[in-house]
Amino acid sequence: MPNPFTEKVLAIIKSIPEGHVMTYGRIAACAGSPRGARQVVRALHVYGKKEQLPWQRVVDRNGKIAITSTDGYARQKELLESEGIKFDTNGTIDLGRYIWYPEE
DNA sequence: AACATGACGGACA
DNA sequence: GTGTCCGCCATGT
Repeated sequence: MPNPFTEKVLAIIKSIPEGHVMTYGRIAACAGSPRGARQVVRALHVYGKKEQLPWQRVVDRNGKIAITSTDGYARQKELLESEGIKFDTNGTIDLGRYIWYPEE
């Protein structure tokens, strides 16, 4: 692990229960860097594939899938739906219902 | 060393 | 609620 921040980010993501999600910003804040959302993004780019991370449970602050590539988007949506998460007609998740707070 | 980039987020019109 | 602009910050060129 290049730094403690990344290590914590990965640990937090791994702790997200099935059927729940977290936003980039909240993960960054919980990892000790309130403005480090982009580093969370980078962590997923680097470790998402190799590590066994539930990267699909990480969405942006609007409850929308953040990935830009069409194939990646479809893959993430499919994984989340298989966990019981519903998307509205706009492809958005109801954060108030699925957001997870690592305090529990 | 300087500049561009990104699976973001917040402020503002 | 939507669109635009700007700040963040590690990485890549």
